Amino acid sequence: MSHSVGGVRQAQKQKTRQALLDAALGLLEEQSLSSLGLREVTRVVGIAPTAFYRHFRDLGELGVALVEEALGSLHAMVRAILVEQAGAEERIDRTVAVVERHVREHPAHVRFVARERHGGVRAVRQAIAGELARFTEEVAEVLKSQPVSAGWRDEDMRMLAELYVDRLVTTAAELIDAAEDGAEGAAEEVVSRSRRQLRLISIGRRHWKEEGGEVV
Amino acid sequence: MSHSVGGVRQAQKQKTRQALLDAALGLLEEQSLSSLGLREVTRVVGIAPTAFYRHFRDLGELGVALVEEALGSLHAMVRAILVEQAGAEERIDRTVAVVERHVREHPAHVRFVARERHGGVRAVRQAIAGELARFTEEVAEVLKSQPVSAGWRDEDMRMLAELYVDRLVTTAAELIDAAEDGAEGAAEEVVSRSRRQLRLISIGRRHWKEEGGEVV
DNA sequence: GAATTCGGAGGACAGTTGTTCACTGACATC
DNA sequence: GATGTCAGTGAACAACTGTCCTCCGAATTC
Repeated sequence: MSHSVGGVRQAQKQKTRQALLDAALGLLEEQSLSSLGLREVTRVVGIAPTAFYRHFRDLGELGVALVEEALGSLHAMVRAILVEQAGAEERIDRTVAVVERHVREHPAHVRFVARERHGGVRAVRQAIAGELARFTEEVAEVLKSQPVSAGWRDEDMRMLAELYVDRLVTTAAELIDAAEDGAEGAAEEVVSRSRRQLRLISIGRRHWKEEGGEVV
Repeated sequence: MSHSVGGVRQAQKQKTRQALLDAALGLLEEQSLSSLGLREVTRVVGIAPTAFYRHFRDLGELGVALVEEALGSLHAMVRAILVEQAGAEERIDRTVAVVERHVREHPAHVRFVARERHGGVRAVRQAIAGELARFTEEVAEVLKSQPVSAGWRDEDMRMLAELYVDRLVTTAAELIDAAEDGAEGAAEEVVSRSRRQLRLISIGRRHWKEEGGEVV
């Protein structure tokens, strides 16, 4: 597979494409996508403004690419944890720990998603919503296969999954805020609170059938 | 109180100030604050660009004013409902109904808060965070006074309040999205799901002391 | 009724923006 | 080794931005 297609050509293109994504992500730490300038990005990369069009039609398209980069890898991670055979308590701890680590390693990606989830660019909003919906569906399936979920309606399964996913996304956003506020124990407090919240949801889940399921 | 101070002068100023806020809110339906232009706003109002400075130092200051306008009235509303003596089921229904109505009556305000909560302007982010924190604290106090909360630590009280408040904010944001997507039964589905989620949290709350409280 | 305050107008400034077009030159294909 | 593809260039375009300054005139104050 040495003479596939292209070669040096495509590799170089991919490289500056990635440089554009990285530069944009950096600039987006202090502004939102709808105020980001095309020239601003190319200036950081060190290429002519017009070269941008070789890679993206506009900044919205770049934004969608960033969404995939930010959310694509997350699926496998959380899925791997949830599928483990372990007590509820341990699963919660490990999930929160993964979120914490993810925020520490990719803060710019997390901030980007939090910011543009309800941001000013429709295409990006929809991309995030779609990715998060897929994610929620995956979580719902895993939860469904657990013994505790016997007798649950698919509809209720999804509302529970959304509850979990939303909590994780919110926790990630709070960790970002805590980090930039510089308050000392802020991050630890967020983590502790998030764990207790997940625990409360887990308790509600176990007692759902007794008192919640029938009333609809 | 006829000759208070100013008179026609101050009234007129207040009027164009409000016009600026309204115009900005309108423009912000399709973009975010950090990309909003000062001239853009004054053009809609019909005044000279420089007149803007008579009311706000910059758009960030206008944004903070919008936050107060959007979130200020909300406190009393939800507080009034929570304080009612009624079954958990009924309180949930009425709370969700209030949120639903609020979104229908002030969609632009809701969208603004959702968008700028993690948006690109620090001062506005902080204003929203502060307002939401005050709100959460109020909810926590009301919840604390209910019989079910006997023996709860203040810390846990706050994490529960945050769980509730976050759920309401998320529901509001989802209702906005549902409305603009134009899908037929989307809004009803969001409301139904939100009710069940609040119910599950409420169930978890009732069983918290038995299994959650001791493990810390 | 004269003096003052102050919301707003209007011109001008230097910078910036997205997009167009014809172009170059290194790589890829045959 | 000639031919074509195509990532990146650079000049030029009209449109726009935030801010400075001077001025006007009506509401306020004394």
